[in-house]
Amino acid sequence: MTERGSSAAMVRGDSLLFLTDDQLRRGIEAMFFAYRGFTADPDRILIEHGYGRAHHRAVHFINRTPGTTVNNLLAILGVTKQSLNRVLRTLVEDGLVEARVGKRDKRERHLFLTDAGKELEQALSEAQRNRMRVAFRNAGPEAVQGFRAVLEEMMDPEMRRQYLDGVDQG
Amino acid sequence: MTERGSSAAMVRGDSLLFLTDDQLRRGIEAMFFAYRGFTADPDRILIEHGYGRAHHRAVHFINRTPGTTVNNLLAILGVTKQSLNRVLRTLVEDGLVEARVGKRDKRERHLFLTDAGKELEQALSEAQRNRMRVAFRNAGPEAVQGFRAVLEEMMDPEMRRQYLDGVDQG
DNA sequence: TTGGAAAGTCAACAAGGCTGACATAAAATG
DNA sequence: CATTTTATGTCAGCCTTGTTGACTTTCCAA
Repeated sequence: MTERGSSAAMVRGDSLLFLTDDQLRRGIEAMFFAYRGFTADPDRILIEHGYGRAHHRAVHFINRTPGTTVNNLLAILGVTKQSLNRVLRTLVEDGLVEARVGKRDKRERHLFLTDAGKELEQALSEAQRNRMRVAFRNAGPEAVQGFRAVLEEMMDPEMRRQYLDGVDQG
Repeated sequence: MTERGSSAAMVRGDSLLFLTDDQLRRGIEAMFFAYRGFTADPDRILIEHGYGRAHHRAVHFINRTPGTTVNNLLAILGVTKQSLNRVLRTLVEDGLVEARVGKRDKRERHLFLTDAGKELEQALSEAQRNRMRVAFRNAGPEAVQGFRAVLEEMMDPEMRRQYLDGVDQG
C-alpha cells in the first residue's frame, strides 16, 4: 500500500483512487442512503408496536450489556436523561424492561430485558442482522473489513471507545 | 475470493471471517456510532444558523442537482411534501434557495441555491468532507472500496438508484 | 453531617416527521 | 372543450424525540 505525496490521491493496487470533492460527496451520500436502509426494517416492526427508534436503541444496548445503569446508557446514547427516561418509563410500564435498584449503590437502576423485551429485541435485531448479512455477503469479506475500518475512523473518539467496549472476542 | 459452503463463514485471504450474530451486531453498532460522527460537524454549523438536518439535506441535494423539482426532492428525501415544504419555505424566505417556475411545465418549481445558499452548503459539506477525508485516509484505499460496496448493498433498491444517479464521472 | 452525585419528575418548548383536507394552476386526456 | 390528473402549496392537528430548567428524593462519601 503506497501513499502519494499528493493531498487527494491514493494508490490502490494499480488504479488511482482520487479523493476529489466529488468522491467524498459520494461517500457522504452513501452514508445517507445506506442509513435509511439500515433502519428501514426495524422501523416497520417498531411502528407495529407503537415504538420509535429511541426505544430500539435502548432495547439494543440493554440487551448488549444487561444490568447496565441509566447513566451508562446516557453516555452511549448521547441524549438527555429526560429523553431517555421517557423511553425507559414506557418500556418498564409495558413490561419489556426491568429496572432493578442497585445493591451496592441503591441510587442506581440496573436495566434488564424481560422475556417480552428479549422477544422484541430478537425481532428487531434479526431484521437488522439479515440486511447486514446480505450486504456483507454481497460485498464480500474484504469489503466488510474496509466497511468497519472506515466507520471506526468516522466515529468521535468517545463513541469509538463505546464501540470498542462492546467486543466479545476481540 | 472463495466462498465457503458454510452459511456464516467467508474466506478472506488466509483468515476466516465469520458472520456470527455478534459480528453482525458489531456492524450494526458501527453504523450507529459512525452516523453520529458523520452528522456531528454539520449539526454544529446548522445550530448556529437556526437550521436542522432537514435543511442540510435539502441544501445538499439542491446543490447536487441544481434546478431539481420539488417532486424530485421528495423522492430522494423520502418525506412528505408538507415536511419538505416547511423546510423549503424557510430556505426561500431566508434567501438561500430560489424556486423558479418551470418554463415548459409551469406547475413545477425548479430549485436553485442562491449565493448565500451556496455559501452555507460549502460550509456544511466542507466540514463533512473533512471528516470523510480523514476517515478514508486513515482507513486506506482498499477500505474505501469496501466501505462503499457494503453501504451500497445496504440501500433499498429505490435509494440505490438515487445514489447511482448522482455520479459525475462513472 | 453535610455536600454532591444519581436518578426521577414536571413543565414547557422546538424540530421534524406524519395524516387529512383543501386550493390552485396547468398539463394531459377523452 | 370538459374532465381528470399532476405538481405544488397550505392549514390544522398529531406524534416522537430531542432540548432546557427547576425541583425532589435517595444515599454515598468525605
